[in-house]
Amino acid sequence: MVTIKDVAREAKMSVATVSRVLNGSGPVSEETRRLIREVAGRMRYVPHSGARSLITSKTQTLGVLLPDLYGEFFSEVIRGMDDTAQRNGFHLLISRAYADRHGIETAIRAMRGRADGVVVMSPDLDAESLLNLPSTIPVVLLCSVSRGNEIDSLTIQNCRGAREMVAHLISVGHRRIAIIKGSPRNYDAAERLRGYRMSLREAGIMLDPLLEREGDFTEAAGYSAVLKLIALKNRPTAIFAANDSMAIGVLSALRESGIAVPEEMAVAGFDDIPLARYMDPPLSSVHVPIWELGARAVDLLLHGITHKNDHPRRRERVSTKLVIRRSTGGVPAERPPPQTLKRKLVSV
Amino acid sequence: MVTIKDVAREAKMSVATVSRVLNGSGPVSEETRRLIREVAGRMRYVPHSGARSLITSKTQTLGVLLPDLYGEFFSEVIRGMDDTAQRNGFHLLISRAYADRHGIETAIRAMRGRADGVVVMSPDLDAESLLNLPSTIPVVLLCSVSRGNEIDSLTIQNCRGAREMVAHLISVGHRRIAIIKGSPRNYDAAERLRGYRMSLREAGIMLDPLLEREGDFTEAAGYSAVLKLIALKNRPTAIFAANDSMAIGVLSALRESGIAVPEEMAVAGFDDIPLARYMDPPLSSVHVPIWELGARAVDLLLHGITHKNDHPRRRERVSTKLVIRRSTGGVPAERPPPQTLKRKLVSV
DNA sequence: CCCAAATATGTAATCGTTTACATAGAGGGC
DNA sequence: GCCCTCTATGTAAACGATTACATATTTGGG
Repeated sequence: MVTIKDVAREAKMSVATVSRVLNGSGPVSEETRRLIREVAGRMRYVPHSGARSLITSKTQTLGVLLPDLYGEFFSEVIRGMDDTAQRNGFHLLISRAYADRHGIETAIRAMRGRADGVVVMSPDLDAESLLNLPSTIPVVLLCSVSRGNEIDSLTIQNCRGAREMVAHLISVGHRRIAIIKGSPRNYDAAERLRGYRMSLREAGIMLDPLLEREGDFTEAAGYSAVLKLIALKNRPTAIFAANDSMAIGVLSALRESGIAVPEEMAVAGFDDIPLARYMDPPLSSVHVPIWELGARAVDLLLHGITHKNDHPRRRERVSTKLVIRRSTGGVPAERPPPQTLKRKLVSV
Repeated sequence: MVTIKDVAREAKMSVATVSRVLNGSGPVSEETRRLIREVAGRMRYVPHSGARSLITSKTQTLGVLLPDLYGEFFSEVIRGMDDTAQRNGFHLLISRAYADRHGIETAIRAMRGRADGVVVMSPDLDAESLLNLPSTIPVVLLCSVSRGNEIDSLTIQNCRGAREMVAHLISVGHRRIAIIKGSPRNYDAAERLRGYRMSLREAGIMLDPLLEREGDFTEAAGYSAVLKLIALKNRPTAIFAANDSMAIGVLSALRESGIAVPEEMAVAGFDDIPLARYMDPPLSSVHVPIWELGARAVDLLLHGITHKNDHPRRRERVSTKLVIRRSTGGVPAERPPPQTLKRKLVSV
């Protein structure tokens, strides 16, 4: 591999001058500048970023710690991060990790000397244990918050989104509305449940524990929860699944049970994943701007980095939006306008 | 930040000994070992990977260059890579890049000193221009091949998969089978087209240029191609879309045109993305093991790295599998068994 | 009891950069 | 002609680790 020394020798200049030319720092005569450029180009010299970052103590890299995410969510959040990172001259070091305290600590330690900051997404962690991360580099918490104000965080407007969706169900006449919850240890799930309850209370509807079913964000959970719900003597007329995957399971179970959606049972989800519009009937959901989630997390992180982690901590939220389709009734048959679907779902 | 020197000073030992303890290299007395461990732990010392990789010239990091991929494909291929990389103690440095020669070169240059090897996925590039990548570090080409034997590559068994799908259509009685192609500059698309033609020829069916429509892997392309196809005086009875996204567009267009699938028109796709089974009717497709694609690409790269890039180059393919659902007819109503759908599509 | 081998530790070079400081020559004001 | 200020360049010290080599101590065989 050709190093800066080789270039210097070949150009009969000192490494300092070569470095200055390559970084555009310090005064260099136009003549030498041209010479060195020419030599470096001819020798195909490429600076060694590792060496550079050792001396500058800047890696121009952001660490990203993710739990085991699937599908659209994963790719879209990374897309948002990468777009923002690249625009600021940063790279992304991605690592999936167990979402427990030890896994995260290990992963963050491994980032030392590799990244200038880390985005940690760990919805399954209770806030407490994240409090004193073993880190002197900036950290942004994604989809979870720390108890104190110690760490920047970015979350989804879960509570408000859920509240609006349930309010919508109430507005089209439902009174018995079931929810399929996510894991109680999951921050997003907990907040969505809170929004559901809040909305019912606001409408003066009594909470019924029988209508709150356990779930874990999988299609299977949605499926089996439905079987329990329709066995109730006093059936709900609407089901709010805490995410779209479970809602898909719900639709599947209802179809098999011969229960018409939305006529006999309204169904709503959360996330508005791309599949939602293709379901039969198209699924009403709470839209989450995933790209924005990633982009803003990186913005937050970059802010922490430029301020050397010595800045007032922020807590931000990305806002959600209600997307009403046929599964909740009250809306004429909507069909997706294909001309606008410009995305390659799988490009290959 | 506490360095190895700080630890050495605190433990009243030399940095060499500290290093030896931390790396388990060289002989160290049990007593010193314990002491140093204790001190390092107490001081919360974390080795600086940047410095380490400078001297060892190993970054334990793999670069990944991806085009602008969406959805399941992106996340699944990264999942496969990360699983394999982590199992071998490597990290993943991910970068999306323009898939043209310049973009790739720049990106690979930026990897110098950051990664020990690079996986380059660039289906849109013609092989030629990839030939002499400016790289001394190992490179694996994903979903494209170089002309010579210069670079390791891993591709999808596109041709065979397409051939089998078309053969299936023929076997259930179709003779007029249309294809919606991908971009001609796309390697996968070209190979799928080749498989389609091969299959028809094998069955003694004349190729009809009118039945080969342009497409670009988007839903919109599938949609508009259908409009042309059904306007033909001699309509096809089956449509093979070169990927699932276009097949979804096809289904959408047929539904609007009141053409029954599969009775009046059979439809098949390629990739078998998760949506496929949820379509109405469920979409027959050619399954591509995306996780495996990522995993094996990394295996290939690691092989190149351990052999210091001085190894016979390989060309490998991941094999596809026919997945017949209702959209091609000839199969009883299949419903997805929800109990086995264990995945969180969107976990949040 | 001596010497070789094994064990434990230290010293210092090295990886490929950046950059503070030093140096040297040129130009200009007085 | 002197001194100061620029400009252009070079020297060498970092950055934080690993490791070859040197050194000192212990062990054990004869």
